Amino acid sequence: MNQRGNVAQKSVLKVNDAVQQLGYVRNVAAANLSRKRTHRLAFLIPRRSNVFFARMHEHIDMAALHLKFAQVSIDVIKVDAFELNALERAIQNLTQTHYDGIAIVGLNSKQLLKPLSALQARGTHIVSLVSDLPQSCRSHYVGIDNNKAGRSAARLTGMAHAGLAGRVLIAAGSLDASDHLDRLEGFRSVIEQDFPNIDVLDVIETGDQPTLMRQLMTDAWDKHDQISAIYNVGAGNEGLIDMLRTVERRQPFCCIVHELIEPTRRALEDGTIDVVIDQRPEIEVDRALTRLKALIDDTPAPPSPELIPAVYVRDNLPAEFI
Amino acid sequence: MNQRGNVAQKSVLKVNDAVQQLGYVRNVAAANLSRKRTHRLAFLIPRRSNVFFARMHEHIDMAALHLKFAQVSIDVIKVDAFELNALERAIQNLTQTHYDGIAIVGLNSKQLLKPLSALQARGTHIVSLVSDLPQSCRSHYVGIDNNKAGRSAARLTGMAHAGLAGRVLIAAGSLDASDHLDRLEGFRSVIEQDFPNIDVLDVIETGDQPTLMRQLMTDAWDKHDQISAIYNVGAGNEGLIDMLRTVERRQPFCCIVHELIEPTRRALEDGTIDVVIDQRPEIEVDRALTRLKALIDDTPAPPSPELIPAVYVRDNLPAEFI
DNA sequence: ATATAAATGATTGACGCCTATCATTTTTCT
DNA sequence: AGAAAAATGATAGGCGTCAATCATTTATAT
Repeated sequence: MNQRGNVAQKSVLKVNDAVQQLGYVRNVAAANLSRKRTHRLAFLIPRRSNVFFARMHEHIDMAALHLKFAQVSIDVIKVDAFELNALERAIQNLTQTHYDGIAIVGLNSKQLLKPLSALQARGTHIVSLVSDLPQSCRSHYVGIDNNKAGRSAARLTGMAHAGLAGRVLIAAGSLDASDHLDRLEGFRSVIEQDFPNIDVLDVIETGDQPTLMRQLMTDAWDKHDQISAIYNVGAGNEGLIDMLRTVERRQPFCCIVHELIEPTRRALEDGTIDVVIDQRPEIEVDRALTRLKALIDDTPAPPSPELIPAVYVRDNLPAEFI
Repeated sequence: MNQRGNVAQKSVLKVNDAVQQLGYVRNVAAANLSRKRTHRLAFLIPRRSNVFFARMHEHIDMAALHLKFAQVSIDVIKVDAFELNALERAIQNLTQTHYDGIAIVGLNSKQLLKPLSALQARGTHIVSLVSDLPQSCRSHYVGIDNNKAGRSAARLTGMAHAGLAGRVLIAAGSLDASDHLDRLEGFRSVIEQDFPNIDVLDVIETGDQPTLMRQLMTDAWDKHDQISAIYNVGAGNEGLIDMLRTVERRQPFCCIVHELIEPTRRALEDGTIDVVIDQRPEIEVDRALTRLKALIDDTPAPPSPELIPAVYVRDNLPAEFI
């Protein structure tokens, strides 16, 4: 059963038959105890890119506190945000320590193929988190479907027009980021198909910078009268929120952004924005953890219903932990 | 450490100190192995009330398949839907077999106090699922906040009016069910407070019966012209959907219902309804399982970020498993 | 045919922890 | 004071599994 090798074909069959007959199920806990297996895990996440990952880090620590009873140890390694080279180096460094599994907030670049394969060769299991890696390099992707997220944003925007015409301002951090692009595409396709009397203006690239966001958004708002909706697929919402607080909005109007953090929460509460689509990083972390455990234990993949981002309005915000 | 009793106070202190000093963490797996502890669990869920619980049952089975490697066995026990007496009897029956933990789709009635306490006295851990039990009888409630669900439905309904006036038809299964009532209250309070030009009509009680639903809804639709929104807090959506497919809708219009099942999914896809708020029973089941395991293992409560129901529009439906 | 290597099968301690048992000390009662 | 009881402490298996070792059979080379 443990592929020790040097076992006659007929013996293998006999064993498998017996397993079937008896309905034998291996006690994974005992197995791990015996082989002194622990679960050394690491999370590779962007450093201080935006508060979103702080939230994630926090939840990882809480989960670690709970999982230490199951011989799981978790390191969190911060990488310079969205720097391909930094990420590559970080992955190379991972080879030093022996990890049984790692979760990586990835980038989809061939440059990572080599270091990742090296890791896998050492027996490290890899899952990608939030943003995917090249498919061949990871066992599983834990994250939302960003196209769907964009599509739902469009649907809600459309609904908020109640059949009236409108004009949507769209902001993105960078058009190189695949998640931003996916959301954008999703959004556009739904508006085009189902809401022909809503105009989608050219995308404003903000680099996820609040100040730049504020500047560009103010300009755009002044330039186009009658903006009826805003959708920001990226970060930097502080700038957008600041701008919105200074202007007067007329119906129909609908502002949708991503990720629930302090400022977006406040803006939702006071009505400055209408909807926050949130990935629920806590849930994603939990998923990554169970997935990695199953991979390491060589247990069948746990059932994992699709991750659906939360749609927050001001009325269903989660309780705040102080 | 295991409260064996008959241990001198100072010895206890010495042990605790040592634990602190060494940072000792008990290996729960080894402990369970040694004491031959397995996790015998049971789920008590309503029989064929609506398809929703079939979905839940299905996921329980999948989870069981995965958890058998961790010495977890799960029984699913069906109870006549929402029959207090049947539930009481089922709980009493539970005393026969020895269960380490059970998850119960409950009813909040004092009648259950006695059988539940009896179970707890036997060392069975209890969590309530979807619908709460009397608080004193369970360690934890796994389910959504129905008031918030109702509030968000109202917010979305309001948004869909884009400032225009409207008139909302509301349906409920029964006004005795606390989840239905909670949703209703949440819905009403948001509309009253933030959408004064939307009228909320009297609640239509359908007993969650599709045929009755269709009948009453057709009547109401004919009686009140200019219905601009429908919100069904309960089940029986097939009837509502049938009705909607026969009538002509004018903008603004928005129909929101609960729970993603075959018919609601189809109706969402073809635009008959606009939003489905879904509890995600799969996630609830997972939560109940981890919670029960932690209780049985006497491990600190796992971090459990609030359950947020999914807001489905036609664009973010999960992939279908065939 | 014999020596040697490869293939295969069976056996023996751990792994970290707990329960049951046994050993020792302290207290209580007569 | 002596005996019995209670309190406390220490010890030995064993939970289900696996890796390392040892024992045996079969194939290969000389």
